Amino acid sequence: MAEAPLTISDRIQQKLDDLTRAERQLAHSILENYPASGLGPLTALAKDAEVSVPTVARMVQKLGFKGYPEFQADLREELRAKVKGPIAKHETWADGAPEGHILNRFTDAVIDNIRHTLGQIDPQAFDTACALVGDTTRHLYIVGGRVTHTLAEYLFLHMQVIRPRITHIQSTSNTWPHYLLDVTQGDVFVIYDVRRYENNTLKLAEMAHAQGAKVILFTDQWRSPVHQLADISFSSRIVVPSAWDSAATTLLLTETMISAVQNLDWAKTKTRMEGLEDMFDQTKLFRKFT
Amino acid sequence: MAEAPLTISDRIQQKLDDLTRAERQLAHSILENYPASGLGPLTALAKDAEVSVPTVARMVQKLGFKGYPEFQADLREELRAKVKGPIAKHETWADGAPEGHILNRFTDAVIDNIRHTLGQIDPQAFDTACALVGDTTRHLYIVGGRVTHTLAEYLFLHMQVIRPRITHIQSTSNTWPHYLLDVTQGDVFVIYDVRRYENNTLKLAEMAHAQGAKVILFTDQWRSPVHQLADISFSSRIVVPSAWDSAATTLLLTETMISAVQNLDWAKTKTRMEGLEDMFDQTKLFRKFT
DNA sequence: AGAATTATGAAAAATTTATCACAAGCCTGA
DNA sequence: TCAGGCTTGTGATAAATTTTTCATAATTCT
Repeated sequence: MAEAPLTISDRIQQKLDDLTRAERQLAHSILENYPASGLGPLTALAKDAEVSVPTVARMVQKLGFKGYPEFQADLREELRAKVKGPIAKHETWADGAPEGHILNRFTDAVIDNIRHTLGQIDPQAFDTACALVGDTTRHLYIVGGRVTHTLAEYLFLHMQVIRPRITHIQSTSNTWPHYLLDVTQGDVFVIYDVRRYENNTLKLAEMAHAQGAKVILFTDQWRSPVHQLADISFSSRIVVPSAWDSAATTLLLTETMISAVQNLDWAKTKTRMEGLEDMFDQTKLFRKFT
Repeated sequence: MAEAPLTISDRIQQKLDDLTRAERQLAHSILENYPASGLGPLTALAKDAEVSVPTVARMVQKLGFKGYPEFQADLREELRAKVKGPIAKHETWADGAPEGHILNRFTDAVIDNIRHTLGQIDPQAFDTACALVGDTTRHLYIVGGRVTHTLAEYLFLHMQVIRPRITHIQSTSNTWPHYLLDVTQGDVFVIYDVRRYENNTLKLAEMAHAQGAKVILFTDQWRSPVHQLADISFSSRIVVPSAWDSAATTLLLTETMISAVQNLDWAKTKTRMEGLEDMFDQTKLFRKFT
């Protein structure tokens, strides 16, 4: 039994008949551009609606609020809930699980992370990054740290099918300086660095940058120090009800990038994929199609 | 050339680097539920962000406003303009990206996958699986294939902190039969197997099963053949607008499992985590916390 | 039409809220 | 380790906003 949310807008319209002339005038002014007008100072609202100041105070009390500040607080709360969107609205995800079950709590958090992250992404920067990553005239280096190397490898595995000239570097290994020997101006580094930012990764990024490489960074909302020298960075929200952070959003961005890059030159990608299929067939690694 | 309206959110992110620690903390708090938080009184915002009142005043000045009221006025104006605009915009994830931009299409698909997947999960089976995975009397084997070994390793990395007696097996390697020598009745296998189901993985699962091991399977909606002998399986929807499948939902389930298992014996997990922290401190692998 | 009732707005009082000046705290680099 | 600069919070002060009071205007009812 979901109780009606009953927005303030609803409440105003419901009470509209019980209001006096000046109050109705005010009510319409509030609804005119809702909810922005109601969030300003009482004085401004009164002037805007061409009614007196006490009229406003009286009306919000008629609506059941203790005073104007409380009215505003409710309005803000409503806005907050609205921005979260219908998707994130505390519906339970796993049917039959108690409301507080970790499945529901965790999923809530991840969806929220996705929403925040995507809201802050600059699509143009994303497109630029994809163009860089898809540019086969540049060598592509993919770098991950202790935990993030799993993401880096995921990107690497797919990029391998899309384009040649890729190297996967684990910054935790001691061997990475060797790779930097061959870096030339214009090469591209995709670097993953999230909380517990790693000194190795920063050093690597600095050296790559010094050699004129482009740096694309996937980090978290607090931003790895690498971002200061990165040409493009994407920061994901990673907070979840757990002792660790979530990589789900970062993976989402990574997969989106894979999808975008594969489409830059789809003909070529397709050819390479078919070649790979043939080789797989020969190795009998996979089961025949189901 | 339609010049960017440059929202306050944008301005904050642009200036993020010029801000101090407390100011950044505040900035994140504002962005957290934007724009609602910024429309309340300065005092409330300060308390919410856990910074002092003047910090707020200073930051809005850094952003180029004369004072907090002017900042609020701009916010309200922005809200007013946004509400006037097309309502349907709420369905787009990345603001400012065309409706059909890959960022929006891909995210749509992933959210949809999550919803479907969670809707079909049996919470009890999930809890049972977590109990098995957290049971240290059983040896835990984590198995991944060509692509999924990245997920397997992600689980492995975290489980390593939570409990002892774990082995990570890559089914694509030739060495896995060796591991099976030591498998005993009641040991647990977490197996990842998604489309392009791998023969190696199936063989491995069969042998493990034959030796009396419990099998927990992460697969996709079409289900790997392993599921016939699995004790518990979870199938994720993995379809996205791409030539490849998405691992995001599977990762979500994996992370949820990590979170659930760590809580089964939180005291022990915490001790192990602290031990790990100490060792990290000694290796100077990570930067000091900011 | 006139009295009673209710609505309205000007202005003052009370409260909250924002700004300012200053000192304590905290890094950084010598 | 200490000095210097920068950051941060505390308390005082000023500004603003909200609430209350009260006189007047509008409306309603008999």
